[in-house]
Amino acid sequence: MKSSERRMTVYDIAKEAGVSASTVSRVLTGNGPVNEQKKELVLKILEKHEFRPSSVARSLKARRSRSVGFIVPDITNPFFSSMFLEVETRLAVAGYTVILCNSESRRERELEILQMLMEKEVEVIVLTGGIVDDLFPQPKMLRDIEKINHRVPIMTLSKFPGVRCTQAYSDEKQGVFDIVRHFHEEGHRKIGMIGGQMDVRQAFERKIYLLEAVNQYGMECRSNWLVEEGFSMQGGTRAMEKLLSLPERPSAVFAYNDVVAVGALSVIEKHGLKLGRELALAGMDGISLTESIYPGITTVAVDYAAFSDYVVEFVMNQGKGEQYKEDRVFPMHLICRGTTNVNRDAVHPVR
Amino acid sequence: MKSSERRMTVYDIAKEAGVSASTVSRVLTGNGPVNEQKKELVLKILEKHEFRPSSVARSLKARRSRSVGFIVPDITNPFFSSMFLEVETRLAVAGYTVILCNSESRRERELEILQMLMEKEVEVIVLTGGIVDDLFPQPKMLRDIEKINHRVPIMTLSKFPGVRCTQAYSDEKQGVFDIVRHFHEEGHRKIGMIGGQMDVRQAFERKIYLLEAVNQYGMECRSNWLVEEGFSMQGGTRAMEKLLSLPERPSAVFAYNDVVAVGALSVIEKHGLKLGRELALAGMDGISLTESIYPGITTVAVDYAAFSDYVVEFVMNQGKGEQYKEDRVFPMHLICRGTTNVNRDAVHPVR
DNA sequence: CTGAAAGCGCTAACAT
DNA sequence: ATGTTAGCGCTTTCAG
Repeated sequence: MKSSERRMTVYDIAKEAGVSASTVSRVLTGNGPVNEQKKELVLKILEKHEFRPSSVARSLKARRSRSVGFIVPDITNPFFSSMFLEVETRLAVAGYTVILCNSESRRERELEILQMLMEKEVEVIVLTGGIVDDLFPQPKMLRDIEKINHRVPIMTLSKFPGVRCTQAYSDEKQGVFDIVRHFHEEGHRKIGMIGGQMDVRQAFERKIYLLEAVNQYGMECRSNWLVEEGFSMQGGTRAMEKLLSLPERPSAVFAYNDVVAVGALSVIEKHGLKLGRELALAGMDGISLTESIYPGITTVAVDYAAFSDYVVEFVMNQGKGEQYKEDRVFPMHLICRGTTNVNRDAVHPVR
Repeated sequence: MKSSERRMTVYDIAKEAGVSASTVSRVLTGNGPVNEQKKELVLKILEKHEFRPSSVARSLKARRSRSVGFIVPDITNPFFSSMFLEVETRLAVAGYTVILCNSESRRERELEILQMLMEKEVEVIVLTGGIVDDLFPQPKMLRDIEKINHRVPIMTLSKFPGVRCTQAYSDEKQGVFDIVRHFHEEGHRKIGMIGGQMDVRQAFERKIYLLEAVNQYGMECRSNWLVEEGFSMQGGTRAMEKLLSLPERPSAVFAYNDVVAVGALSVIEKHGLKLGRELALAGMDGISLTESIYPGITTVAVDYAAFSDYVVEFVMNQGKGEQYKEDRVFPMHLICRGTTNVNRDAVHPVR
């Protein structure tokens, strides 16, 4: 059983229909007039052979590939997979195809991938993680990226200071303030934070915002209530263990992100603390895990739909050869669930 | 600021170096001899312009795209993202690029995507979910897929009876038996199962295997201890709620997959049941969530590495124009964690 | 060792 | 309305 028969070409079809290749092309694309009779005939033959024009050839001719590149550190991370799902789904509708690459946040990998995507002539590159979130990036790397951006438009899904490319991101300050306010309203006055790593911009910023908010609401946050331990679930677990081992501890904890919050939740459950009253917990991002785990995790959610609409808009505009789009900041949405409420079941109807 | 300068071609380089395009091509590919002097020169100019040959043009010429298509129902599902991560990482090393498409398991979408990927001339299509797992697939659809497989080799990551294409899957029977044996060894005699949906082959089969195993070990399983409710975490939650509301219930529960198990775990925690003794729980797939959540979830894991090695092997062989590869069955690996052990902390050191 | 020329599959002027 | 031709950017015979 052989793997693949020789690919048919428009010429094969043309010959069989007794017309020229251009005519076939015309019925294929719908550009230019074709006699009804011939059109029917060609269509029939096309159908018969289930002919599909090579989009490689088309891309070469048209000099647009109708594909975009998407770089994530690790697609296994729910934040990125959610983002990708939304973006890919929308782009597919628009006739685009998405090449997904995992960079592991390694700088050389990111650069290699960027090159590879350039070679593939993707029309847009969506870049997340790694260098983008680096608090102290190498200037050389930044310049490299700008150079690449000059050839194929790059869009980042977080703030990327120092680089002239289109950036879409959430209003994280607002998000953090929403959470802290919520903590305050629930009667908490001692706030801690877990997760993150200080050479990552978002982690740094979220911590700053937390401190600002805590200060503004006249709450307390001791320096040993800020426990980093990274971005993973395990990191959340470790951080929460440390926090709970303290002689005096906060009554509300902001987790760097939802993944960390899930890890932390385990520990709280394990220690048998009463969620919401004895210890409140909130995350950030709005991954679906937060609502499907018991008890729901309070979080401030990214507007995935808005983000991906913007990506699509960007891609489409690119096609039309337009200018760079403006950076865009999207509001975040507070979602209160079991981890910050006294009455767990009231807010998390299991069913 | 304009978006993109005109793409350079080998001709531009050639002109600047005072050589022919073929020479440039030769230094680019390393095929054919080139005078050292000229080579140096060309290289320098290539470097200067940071020239990258168009892989679209290359693909057209070479009639191979060095890209593969990967279809999943939903990349947000940890099983698929884990699979994708492994596969993509390995293929990238081999110089391949992966187009990822979410099908939502919708049949028309799947077909559209398949067509699209054919047009893109991907060298291999990895197909998961949807039609592949359909217990009662439409014969027409099967034939369509076979036809496509005739043009571009398709590889499925689960059993796909009735279709002649390369298939890689886990030995799920062995997996289920491992779990049931483990339950038995832990002293359980009443077994239930949650999750799944009977028109999905894997769900059907796992249930059958469970019943066989339960029978073989002389255990008990009542029909109302088999609660479906789908594949999601919420489904797991619902199913476990139902199970717990029964007057008499099993002491050990096999969840269709890890995601369902996570959902079920919430409910057990909520009801304050003692995991492992009062109620044991095990899942299937081996997604990383099972080890990062507290207490670790016992599961029987897919060998992601072996799967992806095989995919890579398949892709590479395809390139060499070889025959179809044989179907391959991979063993699953039982991993015992907190949800089936009396002493939770012993098996799940929180560190 | 190197260049000219052809061609991958398609589409878009340009002629007719 | 239709066919001829050229060319997208690259590689690869084939001569030289």
